[in-house]
Amino acid sequence: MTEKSSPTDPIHARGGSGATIADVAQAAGVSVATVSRALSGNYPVAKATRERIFRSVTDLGYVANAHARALAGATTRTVGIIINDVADPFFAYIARGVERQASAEGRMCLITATHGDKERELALVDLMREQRTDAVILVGGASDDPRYRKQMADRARALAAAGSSLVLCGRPSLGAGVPTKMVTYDNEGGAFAITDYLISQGHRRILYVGGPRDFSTTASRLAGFYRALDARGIERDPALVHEGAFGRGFGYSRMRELLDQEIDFTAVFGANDLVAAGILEALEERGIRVPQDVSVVGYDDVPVASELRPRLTTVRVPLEELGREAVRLALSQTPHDAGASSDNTLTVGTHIVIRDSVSPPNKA
Amino acid sequence: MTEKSSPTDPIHARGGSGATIADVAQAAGVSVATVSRALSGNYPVAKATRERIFRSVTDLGYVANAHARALAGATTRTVGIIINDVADPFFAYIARGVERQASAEGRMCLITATHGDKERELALVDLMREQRTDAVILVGGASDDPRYRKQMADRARALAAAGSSLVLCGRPSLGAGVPTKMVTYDNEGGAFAITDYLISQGHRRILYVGGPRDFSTTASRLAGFYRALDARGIERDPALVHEGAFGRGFGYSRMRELLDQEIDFTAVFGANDLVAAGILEALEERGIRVPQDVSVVGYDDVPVASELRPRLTTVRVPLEELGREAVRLALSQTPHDAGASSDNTLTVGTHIVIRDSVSPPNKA
DNA sequence: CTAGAAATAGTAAGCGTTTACTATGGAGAA
DNA sequence: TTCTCCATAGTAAACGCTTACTATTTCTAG
Repeated sequence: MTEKSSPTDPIHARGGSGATIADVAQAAGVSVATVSRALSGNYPVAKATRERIFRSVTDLGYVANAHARALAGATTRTVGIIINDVADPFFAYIARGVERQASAEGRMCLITATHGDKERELALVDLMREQRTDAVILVGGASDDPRYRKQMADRARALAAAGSSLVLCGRPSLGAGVPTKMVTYDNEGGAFAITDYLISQGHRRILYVGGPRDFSTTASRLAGFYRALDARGIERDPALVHEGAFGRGFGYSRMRELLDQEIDFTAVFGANDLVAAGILEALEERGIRVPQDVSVVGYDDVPVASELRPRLTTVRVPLEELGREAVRLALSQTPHDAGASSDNTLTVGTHIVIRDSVSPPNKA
Repeated sequence: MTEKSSPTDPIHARGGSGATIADVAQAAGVSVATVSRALSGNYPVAKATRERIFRSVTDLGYVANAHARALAGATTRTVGIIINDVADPFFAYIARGVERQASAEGRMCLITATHGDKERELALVDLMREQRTDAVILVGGASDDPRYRKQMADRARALAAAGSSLVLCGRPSLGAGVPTKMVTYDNEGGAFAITDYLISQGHRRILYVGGPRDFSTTASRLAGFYRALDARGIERDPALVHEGAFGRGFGYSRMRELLDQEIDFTAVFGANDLVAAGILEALEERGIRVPQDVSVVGYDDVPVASELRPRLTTVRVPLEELGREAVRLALSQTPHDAGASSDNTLTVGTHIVIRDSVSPPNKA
């Protein structure tokens, strides 16, 4: 098999599977060590030599083998992020923050999705561990199954032992003594604030709809909701809280069911904006006006919230910022949180944004 | 099971940076080769031995080093995808398809974003090449700058030479002879169909707004738009087409400007749904009713289209399917498209979905 | 001039796997 | 009993880079 394609042919000069550093070295008439140095630029190489090397590099279309490089000890320059679903705006915005900050710090970003499967989440952490990522960022609410927590804690330790770190983004701690970093947002506070706003408008019977049961995010939002109720001396009515899921479809179907049951309420708190969108649709379908007949609020302030009509009053969570902070923290040199409350946990604030979906209840 | 770190403590038994296969071999009293075989399961290993090995693996919390594995010749089992922006639903849905199909085929998925920067796009392809991904999927419209095309073609060849492949998703060919695979959707046809629909409703003066100039996607959509006009014998009026960008913000601001100019039109074709959303807002702001006063259509049918009020009539593009097909094609054994028109290019159909944003023009 | 310090290159030892070869111990065949 | 052939297990050579050492020039100062 003759090496036909002209020797100066840009990229496919070498037949095989891409040029290696040895090919470059040979072409430039130097040793591989020199090529390696010229490329990483952390060691003096004569100008003429360097130029010869770079010419060979472009001639051959050489790119370093990242695996060989990683193996040889250099860092992988990659951070991993594990989210529920790439197409869910809540996660997508966090992912965007992570991706941007990572690339600002010269890292690649390995994004994977669990589709809500806990086992898969554990497996993905291992996968990231195999990839030796500089950090793995775990996003979104977590289950509170103890077996699961224990397994995740094991992985956090393994990661820490390998010099990487596990950063929990918007999810609860794995317990004291587990080496993790955390960046969260004030879920409970936001839920409190928006519930309180509803109450201040005169609402007393507020429906809470959505969010998986036994899920940390749901728990915090509900906690804030209850705290606001308690603070104003309004009785908690179990008949008014309806957990389930975070999707738009859930909001729509559950709201329809609730409407059929003729429950007495004047406002609905959607566990997130998507659920609220579904709720709005169910209401619209029945000819119930928002906010005149019923007020509705959501959570997260994803872009769709301001696309809805009426525009949705909701709680703003600085998603992209959250992602950015996660990688900053991950890549910072601060040691892991091994003790009780170190400064390894960072909380970004939330605030309510008032739009058009709330008004005082109809004094029917 | 006591909670103290005994020597047999799961994961952090070894202090350093994670157990290696040699540690496992030692713990199990066998050679590394045997461990490797037991793990990959492609070579007979006595049952007792295998069990001993697996026990050591869990005891030590061992996970293989993916880099060493990749280096030693096994494939990387990773596909790379390059998109504009993780948070843009158009790309997010394609990414979801890619991610799902990849994981269905036992691959990881490396997602990166260009933020619309051509140079960065080129650099990202090289990055993927460094990672030796099994395939790289390049999504979204492309610039038609010849220098850029040449550079991308070089990379396509390099990838092909290395046994990987470049798959172009929703973007035009790099030219005959360049080894790529393609999966596209019928941009021109969808634009034709929806324009024709507008015309059939009686519209004659249709504004086209959005989409970067000199961009393949814009070109195809405009081509379909013009073809529909021509087919019905309606004169093309340059004053009616306004290229620019794909964002919601562009739709909003450009629509405002156009409204100030008091141009004569009865319908607006937004280059995509986001632009249409901006257009809708500008219209609403001026008290112009849709569809009574002006009809509006978009393109892509991202979820927000049905969240808008009125619900947006648009062109449905099977985004997730597109992503899935891209990885199927990428991983299939079919050779690259080296000739003219092979079956290496796959086109998924588009169709218009009629909702509430179009009606016959007001006979004012 | 000459010793010693730069500056510049080369040598070779890993990094953690996979896998082609080789070795060993029985089981069944002759 | 002796020889083959399996089933298993071990050895060691890549894979493509980085980097600690070592070697050779070339300056610079004394």
